[in-house]
Amino acid sequence: MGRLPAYLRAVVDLVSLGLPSVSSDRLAEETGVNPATVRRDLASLGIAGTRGLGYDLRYLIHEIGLLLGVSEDWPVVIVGAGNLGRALANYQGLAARGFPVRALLDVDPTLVGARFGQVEVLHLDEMERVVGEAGVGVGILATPADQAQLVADRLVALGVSSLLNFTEETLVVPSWVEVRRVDLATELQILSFYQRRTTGARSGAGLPLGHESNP
Amino acid sequence: MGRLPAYLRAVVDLVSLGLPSVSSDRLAEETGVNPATVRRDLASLGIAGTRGLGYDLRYLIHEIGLLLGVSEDWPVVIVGAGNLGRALANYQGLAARGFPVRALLDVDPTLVGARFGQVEVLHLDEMERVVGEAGVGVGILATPADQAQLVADRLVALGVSSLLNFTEETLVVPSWVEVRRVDLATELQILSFYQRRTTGARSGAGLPLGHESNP
DNA sequence: CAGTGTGAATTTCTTCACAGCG
DNA sequence: CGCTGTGAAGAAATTCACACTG
Repeated sequence: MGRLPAYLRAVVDLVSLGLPSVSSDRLAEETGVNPATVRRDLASLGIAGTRGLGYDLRYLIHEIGLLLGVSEDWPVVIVGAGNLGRALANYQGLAARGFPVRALLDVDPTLVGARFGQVEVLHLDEMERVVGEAGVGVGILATPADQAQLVADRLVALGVSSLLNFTEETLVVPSWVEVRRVDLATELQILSFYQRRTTGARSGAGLPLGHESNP
Repeated sequence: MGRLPAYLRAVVDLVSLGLPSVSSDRLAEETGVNPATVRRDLASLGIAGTRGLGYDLRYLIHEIGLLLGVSEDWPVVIVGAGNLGRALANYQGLAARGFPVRALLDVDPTLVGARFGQVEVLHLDEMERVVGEAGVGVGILATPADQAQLVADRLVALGVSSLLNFTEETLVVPSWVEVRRVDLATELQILSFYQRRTTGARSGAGLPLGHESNP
């Protein structure tokens, strides 16, 4: 569920403020969600609060962290050591949040052997070995679009069950594989579409625009 | 609406296949959406099809493109010329999709003056000038987290009304400003959460997991 | 007759509002 | 008495199913 990471972030912030617990109201305010929604979310996750007090922050972190798999490591490989791949490899937040980068892979011989962040660039041919040895379950695709499907197929064949796709390619994968696409241009399009709505786009009433924040 | 970019992508693909028109069924299949939803979306956008035939692809592209503002340019600035900022500046898909990068800004004197892609790194102090001159309406934040709010404030003061936030900071902005956050770790958390669901997480029935594809 | 457009049914999500607990 | 937990109401989104049309 998309709100969980937001809850976790907020809760981590709050605990670092020295607070021992948090009310649904506060957590709601912190995340921009309705308080009732917060309570229902937590309740339905099996997380109980204390009436009159709120939710214990350490317990919240523990539980949500558990749900999000933060407690264990999910080793990842990044395929494609172009600018994007290198940026991702350098991103410290990854390992910090439980996603250690086990390899940065590319086919370009001028890149193989170079280091970015903590990671050395390996040749793509090493993928099979690295994925197997490191127990990688997540693949990050930062290749040229026309290579993405190919790489995805190889990763899937190795049992990698989560793919984060930074390319423009739409991936075809078995149903047990989770794919999320991160596309800068799509994000920007959505932004500009929202923006445009404030001006005179013929609306038509019925398309769920998924906008509007707190009324 | 979040499905529009998907429609646009699919439609562009289909037209490049030489097809003249597309049925809601096909478009649905292509985007993983329900056919009725496709029809309702398009109808509510004022896009009409032809009974027995489908939707004219060129017309679809034109209309959806219009809605997404593809026809006009939305100049952007990228703040932060670290690895991520440089990767984004290098990303050709941006300009190609109507988001020309007008500036890459940083405070680091060793970076100012360097070129990445088509863009030269300017000092952050030039922001006011560039944004004004280029009519920038979108800011991309690729700064260290602790700088993000500061930069966001300055951008907002300049009238920038869309922000794409790659930092871990939660931005506080006036209501007329649209913010979207892109956070790698969050994406990965969501992925791993989905993955985990297949194993034995106590579910509790009620948390909208937003998963399940075509039934 | 293939395929749209849309009422109506259904499902899903959110929010209200309040009983009841610590 | 502050705040949870949740039934019930409401809103929104999705999907069905079918009349209708090019």
